[in-house]
Amino acid sequence: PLSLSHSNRVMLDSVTHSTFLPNTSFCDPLMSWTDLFSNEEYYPAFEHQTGYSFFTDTEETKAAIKDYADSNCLKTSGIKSQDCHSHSRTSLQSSHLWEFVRDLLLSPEENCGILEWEDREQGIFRVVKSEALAKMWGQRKKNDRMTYEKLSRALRYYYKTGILERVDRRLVYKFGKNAHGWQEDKL
DNA sequence: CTATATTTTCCTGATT
DNA sequence: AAATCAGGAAAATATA
Repeated sequence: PLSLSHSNRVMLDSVTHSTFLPNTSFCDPLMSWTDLFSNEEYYPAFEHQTGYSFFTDTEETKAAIKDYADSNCLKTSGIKSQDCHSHSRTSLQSSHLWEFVRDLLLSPEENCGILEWEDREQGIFRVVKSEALAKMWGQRKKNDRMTYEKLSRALRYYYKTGILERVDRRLVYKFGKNAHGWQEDKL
């Protein structure tokens, strides 16, 4: 799975000289956390390090690490701090963008704080990490050029079809009449 | 191959 | 200033 754009990977590689697997994703939407941890092949090499102290301490480096960590649902405090459970696994195989967003919203372990309910009853949600969302969507579509700008254009088209309704707050969307499968009781 | 739906890409301009 | 929002236009992709 591709988890970084080319430019980001170049930036990271130029800065780390580390031995972690370049193509490893820690929050692969197609793979659960249990899979990740039970499979040594996907167990990241730098996980065994005590943090990121082997990186140099420039602002650029920090930004690169943050970007990488965000896109992979990691915190600099360590992967183990993530409270990721293996239950209610969803594969996030949804073919359409709105279904992908919906399923991400419905699966906390893959979500990792990228999306957040604003009003569960009304189906209002907020995009917390726009870049990470775009990367995940790009990963799903095997398109490393995906950006939030382009993703949001696609979301805006949903206003016409009633899949989404407009909410006049930045990064906030609402499921419309033609969106299904997001309601709590209807699960 | 045709047609349609769903993005993706790009763009200009407005808003926060 | 940098992100985000609004849509138009057109290319790309997938599927029936």
